[in-house]
Amino acid sequence: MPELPEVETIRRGLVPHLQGRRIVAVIIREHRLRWPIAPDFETQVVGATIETIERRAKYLLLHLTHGTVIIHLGMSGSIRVLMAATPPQLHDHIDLILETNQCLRLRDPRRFGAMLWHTGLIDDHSLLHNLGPEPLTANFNGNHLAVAAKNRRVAIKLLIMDSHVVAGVGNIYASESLFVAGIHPQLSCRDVTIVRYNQLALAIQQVLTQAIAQGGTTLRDFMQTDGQPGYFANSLQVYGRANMPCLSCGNMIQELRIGQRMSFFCPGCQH
DNA sequence: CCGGACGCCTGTCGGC
DNA sequence: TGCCGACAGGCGTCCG
Repeated sequence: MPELPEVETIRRGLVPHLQGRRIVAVIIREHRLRWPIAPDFETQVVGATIETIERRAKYLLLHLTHGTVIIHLGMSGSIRVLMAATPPQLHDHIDLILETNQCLRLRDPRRFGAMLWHTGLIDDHSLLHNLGPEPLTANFNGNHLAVAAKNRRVAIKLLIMDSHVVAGVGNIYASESLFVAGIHPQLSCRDVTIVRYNQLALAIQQVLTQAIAQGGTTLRDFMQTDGQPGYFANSLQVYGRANMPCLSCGNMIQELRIGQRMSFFCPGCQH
């Protein structure tokens, strides 16, 4: 479900509830997520204090005193902060109960998400070790994309969705960024000029920044931690708008399957 | 190394 | 109304 802006929105919503709080208990109702919950997870986490809450790509990182809880929401995961006594509902798999009698509750119907325990440097974790740069930092730019495209010929949309190239760009924001940059999603990455890579990097940054400012995109069930939807859905230019007129030129938005994922683009604006 | 396909799961929606 | 297939915001793994 969530891409970078949604995870960042969740992170910001969690900070005031979690930062500096001690975890006093853990309830695991379902161990079978993308990877099984580690047998010693509860032992490691109970009694520890959440010092900082960070995001890397689409991973949420709860930094405890002596290790890190790595959370990934997969396609259908969601997190809420509730009173610990709130009765769990279907697919509410894990509670981290805080000293405040609140709990961080993970729900994930499809169980593509994960909650992992890691000690040591976070970049040493195998899931994070080979990630590309954060798109909203200075070391991400058009030149980085151009270098990553060397010796590759995949569709440009797949290149920017590759987390080893740039972290956190998923299906929605890939389509939206390519629209802003005026690039056809199926264009081979080897045929994108450096000028256009610069435009694309800026487009990715612009789209993600605006999406974060609007609290992410709610298509069906994404909720901010306060229960509010994200409002960027109102700003989508192409995603989910097949056979509707382009808001810029009036041509009909088209959809196309690229790498098993639906892609949306404007044939008038993107080449 | 690269690119493409697959599988992991449940819920929802559209068509018949 | 019910059934069935297609599809969904991700991503590691496997194969050629």
